[in-house]
Parts: sequence; structure tokens; C-alpha cells
Amino acid sequence: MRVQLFSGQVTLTGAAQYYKQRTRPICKNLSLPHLGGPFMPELPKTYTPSEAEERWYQRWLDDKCFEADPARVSEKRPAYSIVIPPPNVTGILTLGHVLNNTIQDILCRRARMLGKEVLWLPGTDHAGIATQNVVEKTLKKQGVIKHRDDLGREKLVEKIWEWKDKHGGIIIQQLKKLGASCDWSRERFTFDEDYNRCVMQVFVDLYKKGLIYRGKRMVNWCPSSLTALSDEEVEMKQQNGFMYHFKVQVVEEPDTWLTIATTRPETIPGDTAVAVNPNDERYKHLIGKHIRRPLPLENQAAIPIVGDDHVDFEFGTGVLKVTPAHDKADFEIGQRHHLEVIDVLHPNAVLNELAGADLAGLDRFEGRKKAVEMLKEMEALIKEEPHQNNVGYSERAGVPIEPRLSEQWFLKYPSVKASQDVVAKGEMKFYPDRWAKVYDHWMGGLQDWCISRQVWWGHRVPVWYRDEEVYCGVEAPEGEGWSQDPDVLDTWFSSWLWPFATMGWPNKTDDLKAFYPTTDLVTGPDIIFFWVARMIMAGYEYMGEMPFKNVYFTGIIRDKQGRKMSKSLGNSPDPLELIANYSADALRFGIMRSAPLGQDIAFDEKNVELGRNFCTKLWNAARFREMQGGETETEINPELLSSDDKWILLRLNAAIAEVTTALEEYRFSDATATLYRFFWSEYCDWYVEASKAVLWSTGVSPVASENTGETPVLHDQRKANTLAVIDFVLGQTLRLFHPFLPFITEELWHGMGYNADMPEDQGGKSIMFAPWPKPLDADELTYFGILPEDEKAANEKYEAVNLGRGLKSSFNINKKVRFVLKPSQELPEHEIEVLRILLNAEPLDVDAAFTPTKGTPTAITPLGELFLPLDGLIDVEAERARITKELAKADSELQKVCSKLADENFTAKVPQKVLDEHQQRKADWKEKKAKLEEMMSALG
RNA sequence: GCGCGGUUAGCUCAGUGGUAGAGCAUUGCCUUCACACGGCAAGGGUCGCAGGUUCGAACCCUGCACCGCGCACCA
Repeated sequence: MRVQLFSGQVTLTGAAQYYKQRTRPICKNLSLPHLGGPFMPELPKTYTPSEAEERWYQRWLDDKCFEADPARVSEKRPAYSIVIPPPNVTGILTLGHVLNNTIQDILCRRARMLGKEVLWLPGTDHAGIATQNVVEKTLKKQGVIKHRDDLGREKLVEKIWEWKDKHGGIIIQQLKKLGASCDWSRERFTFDEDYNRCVMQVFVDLYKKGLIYRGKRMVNWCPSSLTALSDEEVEMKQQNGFMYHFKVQVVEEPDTWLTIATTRPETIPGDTAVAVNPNDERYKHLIGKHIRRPLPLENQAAIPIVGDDHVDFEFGTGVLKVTPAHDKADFEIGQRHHLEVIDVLHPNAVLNELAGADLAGLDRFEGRKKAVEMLKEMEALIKEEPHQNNVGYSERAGVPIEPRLSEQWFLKYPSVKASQDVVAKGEMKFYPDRWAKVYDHWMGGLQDWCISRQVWWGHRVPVWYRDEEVYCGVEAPEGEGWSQDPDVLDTWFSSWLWPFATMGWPNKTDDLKAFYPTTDLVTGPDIIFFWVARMIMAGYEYMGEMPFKNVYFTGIIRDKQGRKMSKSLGNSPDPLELIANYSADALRFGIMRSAPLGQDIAFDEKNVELGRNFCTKLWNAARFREMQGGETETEINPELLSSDDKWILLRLNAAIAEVTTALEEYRFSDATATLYRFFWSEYCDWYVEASKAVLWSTGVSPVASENTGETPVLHDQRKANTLAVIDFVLGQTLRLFHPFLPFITEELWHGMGYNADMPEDQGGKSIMFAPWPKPLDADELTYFGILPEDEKAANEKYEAVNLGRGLKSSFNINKKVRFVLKPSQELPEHEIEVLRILLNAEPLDVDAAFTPTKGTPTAITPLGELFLPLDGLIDVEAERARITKELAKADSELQKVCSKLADENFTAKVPQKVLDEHQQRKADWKEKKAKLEEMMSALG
């Protein structure tokens, strides 16, 4: 019978060839020269990740394993694509990058194994303000400049380019260390010439559509970077400050004083009105009158009292000072009442001459103190009380922003409806999906986007002015006398084009045809508005289609105490150091193991250590296989499968199914947990140990041949068959592991010769193209004679072993010792040998008529009673104590289940299945209890 | 204020109605011929609190508390 083992992978016939092939060059070890000798283990005793990882990465690059070719895409070979969230070009790798990019790499590597044409498109972001800040700071430190004006625009931009060329590649090199399988031949930069043209074209297009406009508006101004920011770049932080109450005199009624509450007394010189709620009985009669503004001293102007619904009469004193130049809400009140706008701050938030002689020249916070002092002196200050409020901070510079009136470029978002709908309708999926709600909420309340920045590093606004003329175009206008707008565009105004601008847009390239829309996007939820939402809108506007089908939001990496990783806290480990200490595979595995979907990640180096240990285990398990020799020429013979073989094949099936499903659902930590459990607990701890019963016996034992009539030939066949199973399981395991542990799996794939008879594109060149494992289907299981209950049979054996080991441990026996089994069923010789080895028994006697000496420790196992005869060392009391404890347990369990079954309410309403379960449980405990009582009475 | 997560063993987390689980950590034994980055075994939990639904609740419902996050904000 010829059965296709894995469609398109290995047929049984193919497998036979494969085993033949490995007979001689069983392991073509790549680190060491071939030493020869059929039994010589050729994998070195220890694995050297640093060397192997370097070597394999170079090899993958040389073989162009990561390069995508749109021409290869077909119905049979679908495209799979991801665009990397471009890291800042000046950045260095953080654990956040490790998490993010490991996930992308896992997705890409698995897609390759599924036979897809994979494009993972990498690149970096010019990160306007951030990069300019970094370079400016460095130049100042080096004493090259005191201020950016010392160099001027062109020279500074030149310097930044130099910087970029020198340091820009660092993070890319670091991603390579991690094993990222990006197509580096397509690396892009958001400020490359081509990319710049895309940005210009989009600007001009949106301008022509009337969606981009210039206007004088209140914007978020960063006094440190001296530029406008978008609302998203402002982070609200809670502050412990003071609320100052001060009084002002009503000009028309000198006896009437109003008390005003404010947190910002330094802006009093900018006040051009006070406002009260028109419905406020306390004050409404004063509307239209004036108060005298206390500051500046030299200009205590009379300013009007206006009525405005914005004022909340519950809050503070119900009287609001109106400073149109320095507060967004006040600005709006000012508009409604045609108030004067007095700007008392310089762009860097130092008070200017309009603030008066006393305050001018002071920083805003110094000015606040000074203003309070002055109010005190004039006896206007009534009280100051501690007050908590939220202040907007510049995300980048970490200083409070100032609302500031200035001329800026704004964008009305395009394609909003399509973008909102695609997620709401579930056509584009978010993982975890609760982010869809956050997205929807934001999309429902869009404010125009302030896209201009007053810095020099970035895409310059493609607008020119000449007197009253305004020209917007990709190229500079013809003729003399034009000057270009000095502003550059928000970094995100280039990033939002990333999914298509990186693939050659606006041309209809083969790449776009093959790889757009991309499949998955992997990013942090912190940039859902900055980037994800805007990419969706740009995608619809310029490609007429969503830019990606699925968005996976990672968690945020925190330290063990739950704090965010930050440079200032110094709690952010250097991933490269971790790689050097533990290997990239270990880091990847560790971080994926601790990153459940939708949850923040508490980073603990222990997880990386665990990853390393896991790799070591894998290495050693492979070595164990090598040490058994390779003179096997068999394919798996169903006739010779042991119960352990069937068990591990079933467990492998389960593992393949679980890992596959977990990956399809982006549950990476579940996938790693399954891999860990399967390989360590099931394969190594049970299967390998059990298989030693076959592998280690040096021929046919006298017992075996007497009892079973087994011939030496048959024995060798069994051994070969076991090796065939091991080879099969390990081969599948390596594939399952590859997306997570790309390096060590590749090393073992070649080192053990799995690549040997594989076609180039199926694993011959690299495990990354070996087909992803599929569970054995019903036909294949039938062919192998594997039934679902085979799992139970082996489990019963392992349970017996557990109980036997428990006996040994509780009697402090730590040497090889004699066990006696009084079997409740007939056991094949092979099973007894497995039991013996797993129990570390010497010997294991099977005796149906065994009568134990009084006090012999006994375990009741599914296979029968297991005795630990302790000749001459019997401690009757110890055994009595042990049985008493077990009896108590049996009693309480029995009671629990009995009382349930005695309840008519329970028996009447419960489903039959549950009832049966309870009855079975009752019977089991009853039997166990009876046996224990019997044992007890035997003790006397 | 609105919304979203979370609260299960010392730690990190699985567990969507039927006998509370894993890994790490801890403790004991074992330097046994793949692996001490290892093996074997053991201890450890009134599942945040209070109600409700149900024969039965870690799980479903209601309320509350605490931790974290997002959005919006009142000077």
C-alpha cells in the first residue's frame, strides 16, 4: 500500500529513500568536519548560537531566501505580504521592536512554509522632529553650533543626511541579528527621492481637492521644538498645581468685586474679558460692564464682562478669565465676542513685553510665581489651593505645550466613511478586536489634522508664494520671485502612504498588483490613530482599497513591576546584549512565550533563559538521536509500532493541530506553550525515555526470546522502526519550531540531514521552505493502525509509572530497586520492559500470584497493583501513614461525589453524560477505597 | 465623566457551566552512559468583594473595590 504521508511532502516511498539516504551521511554537520564512523555523534556536544546564527543569516541572504518575486505569484502560490512599521532611522532596537518584528517574522516564515510568495518589506522612517532633535543636540554637544540658525537650513539638513548615512543602518543591522526575514533588496526610507515625490503628489492632489488648506488657528505649540504639533502628539498628564483665586473690581460698580479662579496667573496680561454664564443669577446683571485687569501694572485696562454658555457656574467661582491667545476654549469665546487677542508669550514660552515690565523675559513658570507675588502685593490674591489638573505635554520633547494661534496647514481627512465601515463591518479584522471600537470612536470624531511643522528635516510643503500669488505643485513654479513655504510636513504625512508608496506607487507596478493589499499589519496600539487609521484612509483614497486585511496589535512591554520600559528608568534591557548572552532564538522564544494576545507583557529575563534552555534541550534531543546510529533503512512499519510510538504520533498530531490553529488566530503564546509542552513533557520526558526500552537493549534478551519468540532480526527491525518514528517526529517538530526558532532549527535540519533528499524548494535549501506539517488524516491513521484509544493505553502505563515513582520517592529510595507488578491484564513483554526502564526498576517482576510481605508499599495502578518490596527495611508505620492519607483523600472524594448523586435535584436535571461521569467517578473511588482498606487491614 | 482591559498558587499567566491547571520560583532526592541550561518527586489556591441565576458558578447577570489604559474635560 502506498499512502501519501503528506500531500506534496513525503510519500512513504519517499520516506524510505530518505532513510536510505541518511544511512551514510547521517549528519552532515556544518560546524565540524565529518568525523566518520557510523555511530559517531556528529553534532557537537554544545551548540554555539552566535556562530550558527551569523552563518545561517549570511547564507539566507546569499541564497536570496527572503526575496519576493511578484512573477511567482499564482493561484497555487498566493501572495503573503507585510510592510514593516518603519522604525526611526536613528533608532536602536528595543524590546518593543523585538516583540513586533518577531511576530512578523513568525508570520512570514510560516507563510513561506505554507507555500506562499512572501514579501516582508522593510524600511525606516525619517522621523522629522525626533531626528532633527537628535542631530541638533549632538552638534551642540560637540560645540559645532549653539543654535540651528548658526548653520542654516541647507547646511543642517546636509548634516542630518550625513548622520543618517552614518547611523541610519544600525537598527537594520540589529533586526538582522534577530533573524528578521525581510526582503532587504526592497528597503525603503520615507525621505528617499522616490518617496518624497509620492508625498508631494499626495499633497498637491489633496490641495486640489480642497482637503488641504492653510489657516490661522489655535494649535498645539511645542515651546521646546518650536513647532506646531497634531492633537495626537499631545499627551495629557495629570499635574499637581495650584488654583489661584484673585479678585477684580467692577469698573462701573467700584464696590463690587468678582473673584476669579485660575491656574495660570501669568497669562492675566493677556486677558481681554471675563466671562460668566448668562444664566448665572449671581452675575448675569453684570454682563456688559467691565472689570479692571490687575496686570500688567502699567496697563490695568478695563475689560468687558461677557456672557457665554461655555462657563460652568459650578466650577471655581463661576467667573472665567478669558485669554484668547493662550487657551483654545478662550479663543472660541473671543471669536464669539470679538475680543482682542493679546499674545504675551514668545514662541519659546518666555513672557514678552506685552506681559509687562515685571514679567517680560521670564519663563512661563517663573512668570507664574512672579504674577502670584504681584497679586499678593496688591492684596488681590484671596487664596491658593492645591489643585489637580491635566496638562498637555509634547510627546516628543516632554514639556507642556502651549495653545498658540498660528498659521498652519490642515488636512480634512479623505475617505473617512469607507475607512470607518471596513473595520465596523469586519472586513478588515483587528486582533484583539476591542481595538475596533477604539478606532471607530476616533473615526467618528475626526478633527482636521495639522500637518505642517516648523522644522527643517522633512518633506517641504510644495507651495510657493509670489506677492499675492500662491502655487501648489510637485515641481517649483516657472519664473522669478517665488519663495517656497518654509514648513515641512508631519512625519506621519509620509508614513500614512507606506503600504503603497513602498511598492512603487503611483505607477501600477507588479509589486502593487501582487502584494497590495498586504495581508497582516503588526503594530502597537499606541499608534492606532497616528498611523493605522491614517494608512487606511490613504489606502482607500489612493488605491481604492484597504491597505491590509488584518491588524495585530501587540501588547506593551513592561518591566517586572509593571512599569513601561523607558530610558530614564533604565529598566529597558538591551536586546543585543540578550542575544549575545542567550541567542536570538532564545530571545524570540522567551518573548513570544510571555506575550498573550491583547495583554501587556511583563518582561522577565527568566523567559529568555527559558528560551535558551529550550534550545539546549532541542539540541540534546537531536544529539540523542544521532548517538543511536543511523543504519536504518526502514520506513515506518505499521506492524511494528509500539504503544509509545502510537502515543507520540497522536500527541504530535495534536500539537500540529494546536499550533496551527493558534497561529491562525494570532495566539503566539499559546503556540509556544504547546510546542514547549509537546516537545519537553511529551516527547523528551516520556517518549524518548520509553523508546530506550527498544534502543538500549543490545539484542534479544533471553527473557524476550523465551517469552515472545522474538528473533534478533525482528529486534533490529523494531529498533529501526523506533528510529524511523523518532526521525519523523523530530523532522515535523523542527518544522513546527522553525518560525519561532529559525536558527537552531536550520542548523539541525541540515546537521541531521533532513535536507538531504528534499527538493530545493521544499526544504532542500532551507527548512524555511519545508512544508508546514499537517496532522495525519483519518486514512493515514488507519494505515498506521492508530486508534484514538491508543492514547489512553499509553497514558495508563505512564500513570502506573508515576505512582511507582511516587512510592520510591515517599520511601526515600533513590537507587535502582526491585518492583513487582501484579497485573490486572495481560502485558506484552515489550510493555514490561518500558515500564521497567521508566520506573528505573531492577528488576521488574511480573507475578500474578505475588503475596507481599506485610507492610510492603503498594500503589494501585491502572495496570494492576505495583509493589515496592523493601526486604528487611519495611517500615509498617510509614506505610500505614501513607495509606491513611490516601484513604482520607479517597473518602473525601467519594463523599463529594456520593452526596451529589444522592441529590434528586441533581440526578433529575443533569445531562446523562455528566451523570455517567459522576457514576464512573464514584465507582472508581469506591474501588480504590476498598483496595486501600484491604491494604490497611493487611498491615494488621 | 465616558469607554476598554485586568484581578486564579510566591511570580507570570491558561482555564466561557460539571473532579482548580501550566511554566517559573520553593523544598527533597539524584553528578544514571542526550541534556545539571538536566532528571525524578513534593508542597502550595475560600479563583478581588457582595448579591443573583442554576441541581451545580473561576466561568453567566447585577453592584462594588482596587490596578492599568484610552478618550473627553472646568478656567
